[in-house]
Amino acid sequence: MKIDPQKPADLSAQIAQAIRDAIVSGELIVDERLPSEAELSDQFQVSRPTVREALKRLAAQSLIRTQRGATGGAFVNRLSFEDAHSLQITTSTLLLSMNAVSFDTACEARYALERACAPLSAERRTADQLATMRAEIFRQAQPGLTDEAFCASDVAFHRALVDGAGNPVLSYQLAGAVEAMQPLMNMITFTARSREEIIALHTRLVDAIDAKNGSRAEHTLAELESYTRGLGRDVMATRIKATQGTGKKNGTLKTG
Amino acid sequence: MKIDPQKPADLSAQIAQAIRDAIVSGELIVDERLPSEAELSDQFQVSRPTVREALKRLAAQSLIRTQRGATGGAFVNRLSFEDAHSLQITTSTLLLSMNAVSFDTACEARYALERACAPLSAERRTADQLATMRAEIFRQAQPGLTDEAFCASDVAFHRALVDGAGNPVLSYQLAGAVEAMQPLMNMITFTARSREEIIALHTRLVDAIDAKNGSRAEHTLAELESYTRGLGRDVMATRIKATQGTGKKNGTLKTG
DNA sequence: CGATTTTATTTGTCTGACATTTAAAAGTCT
DNA sequence: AGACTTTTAAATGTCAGACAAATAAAATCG
Repeated sequence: MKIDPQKPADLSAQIAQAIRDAIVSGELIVDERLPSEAELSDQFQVSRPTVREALKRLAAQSLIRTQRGATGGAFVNRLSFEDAHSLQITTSTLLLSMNAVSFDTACEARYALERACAPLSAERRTADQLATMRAEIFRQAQPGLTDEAFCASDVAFHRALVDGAGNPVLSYQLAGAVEAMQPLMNMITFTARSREEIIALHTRLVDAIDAKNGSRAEHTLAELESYTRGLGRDVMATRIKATQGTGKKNGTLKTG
Repeated sequence: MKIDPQKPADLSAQIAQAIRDAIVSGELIVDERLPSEAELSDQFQVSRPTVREALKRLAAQSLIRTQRGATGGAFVNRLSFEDAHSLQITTSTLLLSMNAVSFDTACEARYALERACAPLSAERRTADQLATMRAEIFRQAQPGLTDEAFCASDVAFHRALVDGAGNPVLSYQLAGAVEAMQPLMNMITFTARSREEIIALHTRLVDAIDAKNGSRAEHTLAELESYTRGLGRDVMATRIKATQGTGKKNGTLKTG
């Protein structure tokens, strides 16, 4: 674990990278304790604040955890699916909100991924997951639900669908993509009519999953995608009409 | 932007979260300059090193960038697909290496995701992407290629396939999943026979994509998945036999 | 007016110190 | 001897003040 002393700037970044590499390469294993900050300062020939900045960088990625006290220190953290999941959500959410990604593009990606796990979900879903899906459909049918609450329930529904595949790697990837879409979905106004339609499609979807009919589930998802993208287009058209001549921006909902 | 002064520990984490929230909520927009470290120290009533630790946490997630000099400071960074992609790769790689994820599970997830974008890729792939795929197949056929080089080419091949979908969100998600699998793939010894088989499947795959035949591409991917998972099982069986009674570990390649 | 120098601002780094937490070691009492 | 209490040492968390380096704007000079 060495750093280049010739490049004076960004020492903390270099140190963080050196430690990161040591973790990735297996030189440092899970739950192993790193040298104390004082020892690291000596090793890298930098001051303790610099070492601390490096450690905070790693902590931000859940690569290490710190513990105070006599036997404390920084330990290599076992990256859990939960940690990875929440990291991915913040990343994906920001990516979508800061890069003129059209609703259409994000939607296409989301449903493409989701269709991928529909057959697996149809095959393996548990009774519990089916119950969750039906419960969310019931919630979506409640009158007086805000658009945000409707979308949140939508996310929970799809989350259960994804988890049904029984593949944690898939769940981690997909749940991130689905949840990151929520802010974009929240910008859509769901009329009573469109909610009815979505609920009907959700019902057909869970019925297909229940019946272990993967291809029907996939097909229903395709319909749901098409309908959702249509809604997005309508909302966009309305916004463009409403803002014509006013010079107002469309928020983060981009055309294209 | 406030922090809770009652919780004395982890001030830097609290400050980082406060700034992160301000960015996510849109209170701070892209390329906007944050207050200087001195000003932030005043605002949050903490010392400058504490503020700096918070900023480094955000820098680790590519949420801000810093610039020295008179007009320097910390700026809200536009998270690029590239940044997000590299963040996801480190996360996914560590997740797979540190959590007894079986080769089989990871493989299933990868091919499920990849199948999702095969139809889109068949429809939209550019001539350039087709050329890249064929070039990688050619490389894979070279004799004397190490397993690592073979796998790297495999990744490049699938990367081109994914990019063919012409959906940057999908590319970002998929490329992360595919690249994160590489360390696991590297543990497989590819015999001349298995390379031949994989190359044949790759060729059929690119032919299908070339012919804009999405369902055939999807089907070929399913065959590739089945073959790859079979290889993984064989390698595992061999390892178990080889290590029986010796007490040796199987590396990160887990059964089940 | 153009080129150069100065200056002010800001991040990057260092030193040294103190506070807080925590577990182990030492001590004390029964 | 054993259980409880106190002390101590080690580690992170935080602070204050300082200097170095980079950088662009302002001031100066030819």
